[in-house]
Amino acid sequence: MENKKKTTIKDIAKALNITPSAVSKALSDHPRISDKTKKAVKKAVKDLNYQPNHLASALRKGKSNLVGVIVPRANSNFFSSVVQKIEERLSKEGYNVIITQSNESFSKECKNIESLLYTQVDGIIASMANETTVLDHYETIKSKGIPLIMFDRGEDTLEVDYVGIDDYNSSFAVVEHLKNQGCKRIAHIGGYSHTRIYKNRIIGYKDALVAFNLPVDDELIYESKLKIEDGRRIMQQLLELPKPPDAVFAAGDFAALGALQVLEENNIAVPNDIALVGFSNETFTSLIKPGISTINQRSELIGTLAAETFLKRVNDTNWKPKLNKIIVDSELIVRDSSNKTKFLDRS
Amino acid sequence: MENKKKTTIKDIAKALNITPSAVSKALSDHPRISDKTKKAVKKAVKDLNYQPNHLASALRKGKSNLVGVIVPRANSNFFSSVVQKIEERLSKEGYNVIITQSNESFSKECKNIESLLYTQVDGIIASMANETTVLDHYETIKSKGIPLIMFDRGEDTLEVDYVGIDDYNSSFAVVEHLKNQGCKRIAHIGGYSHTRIYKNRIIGYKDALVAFNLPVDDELIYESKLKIEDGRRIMQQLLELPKPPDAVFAAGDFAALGALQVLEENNIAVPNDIALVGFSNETFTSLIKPGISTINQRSELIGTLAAETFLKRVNDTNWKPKLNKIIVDSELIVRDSSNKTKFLDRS
DNA sequence: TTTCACTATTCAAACGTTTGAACAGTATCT
DNA sequence: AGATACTGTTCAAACGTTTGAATAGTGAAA
Repeated sequence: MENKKKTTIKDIAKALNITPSAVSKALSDHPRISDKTKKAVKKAVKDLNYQPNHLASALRKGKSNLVGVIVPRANSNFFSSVVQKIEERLSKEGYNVIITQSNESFSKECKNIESLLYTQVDGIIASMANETTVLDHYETIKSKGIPLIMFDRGEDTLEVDYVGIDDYNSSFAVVEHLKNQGCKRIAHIGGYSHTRIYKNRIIGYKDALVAFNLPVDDELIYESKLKIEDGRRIMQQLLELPKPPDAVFAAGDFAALGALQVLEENNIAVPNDIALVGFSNETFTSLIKPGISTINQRSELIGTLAAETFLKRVNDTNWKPKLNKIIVDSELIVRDSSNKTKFLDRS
Repeated sequence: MENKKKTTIKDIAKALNITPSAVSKALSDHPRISDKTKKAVKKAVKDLNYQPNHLASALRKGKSNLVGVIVPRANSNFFSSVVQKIEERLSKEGYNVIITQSNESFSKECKNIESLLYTQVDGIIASMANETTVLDHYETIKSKGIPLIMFDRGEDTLEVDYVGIDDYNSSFAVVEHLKNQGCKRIAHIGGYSHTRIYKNRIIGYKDALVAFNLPVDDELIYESKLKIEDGRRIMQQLLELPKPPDAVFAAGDFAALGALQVLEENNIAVPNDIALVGFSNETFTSLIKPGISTINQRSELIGTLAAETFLKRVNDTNWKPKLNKIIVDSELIVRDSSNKTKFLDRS
């Protein structure tokens, strides 16, 4: 019933009494093929329900037109929006995008890379899992001469293209904002400093404190996985200090949310007693009350730029991977969790 | 420098002075190949940095071991968790998963299917875009004899495997819960009724009203895209009624959130004046105050079952697509937005 | 009429792997 | 010694497409 055997270019050739190569050339609009033949082929394609076989053409051409994307998780405003833009841009150029998730796991990330290479992708656009410290699997990609573009979470030592915001400056801007709100003791819930971006956020935070003559106090600085529970736990510890902070800057929105929950449970006024800022502009930060101030990482722009960087690399035949950082400006979004002035006005 | 030409099975053969077929058989652990040869091949694979070419093997074997997944959007608790489980299950069986997003757009969905077919996937697991009413592109999949599994959003007329919850019963349960909370005038913010699941939610709602002797009032029933703005707009309209409802059941959490915002802005007590229930258990429903009661759609289970259904189909050589609905039980999660008893107890 | 240029097509090999059949060599049984 | 069975390997074709070179056919220029 359903045509068990799939129609191939040969079937079309047979039907039209021409050779497979003529069909192939007609399909790719070769100038030497007559319009008559092209029309006939187009018709036969419809009639016979022909579906080109990507496997065969990719094998022959040595180019799969597939691009692999690795994200730590798709379930995030930032990553899903980056991915969407990558796909939007690349599909315009005839590429298909394979999205894989590492779920923040190192071994999953390795497996993803392995299967993407096996699938013969023409390039890989990736953001590292939190767990990842060893970079051998990324080196493998490079060693095969396949373009590798990192975004958001990448390491300089990889020496490849990178697209992201300036974490140092973003962090600095947050502290500056909190200082302007009159905060004097600013705590930091950071990510693990083995990751470049979190390290930079910590340094930006510290440098800003120094720049604004605020105390750098190690008991106000924590490293964590930045999950809700981490935010809760650390906030509790901060509240137990003899001198608690008057502001908390978390390097991730979920940690900020955990902190907010603890603050509310302890009836501490936000932002007036303790102001709060997160990082990443997750959807929920604008949905809850009070809204959480945060950093917009410009996911759309990052996605588009990552895609365009890949296109540049793949089209440059004699290109060698080297460190090339594209830094886009981030944006501080001030919401109620750190907007003291608004609340002062009202009272 | 970087081995420009990729190592193939032939290179290994040459290095070991055996034939390519011996190498191929050694790699696939063929019983007729001696252990000595197998060991030598394994060593050469490492030494020469050999990477199997999926394109070639898939072409020859007529099986790509690729499965396409189409979701309306990855940026959602439900879909990303379904996808994660599908991947988890299928990767155990040696399949790679290609995730694509339709962004709720009909034309994007068509393009996704086209490129998945072109990539020669062995099967497609999909959830329909909101916009989709015509099903020709899905019929194309069937006509090629490729297993198609729908989940959550599917239509019976497609006559394929389907995995999802019972929307009718879920909806019924919500109304029953609201009745038990003492609500008498229950409004419904529904999705578009051309979609099976939303239609069923509407019918379940109406039938429950009848079953519990509550009025079915058309001015309390709306259809929409279920976005935040829709929830806001409709809630405003409901409040302007001469007799506003004492409960609102939205067929989506984002619409419920919009409604909640309007209620708070109008200082209407939730749940006591108006109780509120959503649908889907989006992350934020548990993060905001008050938490929004909602339906847990059992995303993990649905993902696993969809994957397993695919495996069953792909391994059954003479299988013909037919309607086969796998319905899993949903779970009503009662949070503060509809838990009157809790608030009565306290007062 | 030969030569040249052009057009439309065919030829044949290639991409890298898999696989059943064929084959040679050795061991086992009668 | 001959038949039989088993082991380990090679042979050759195939999967569906692409592509440069070759070829045939037409018309025009010399």
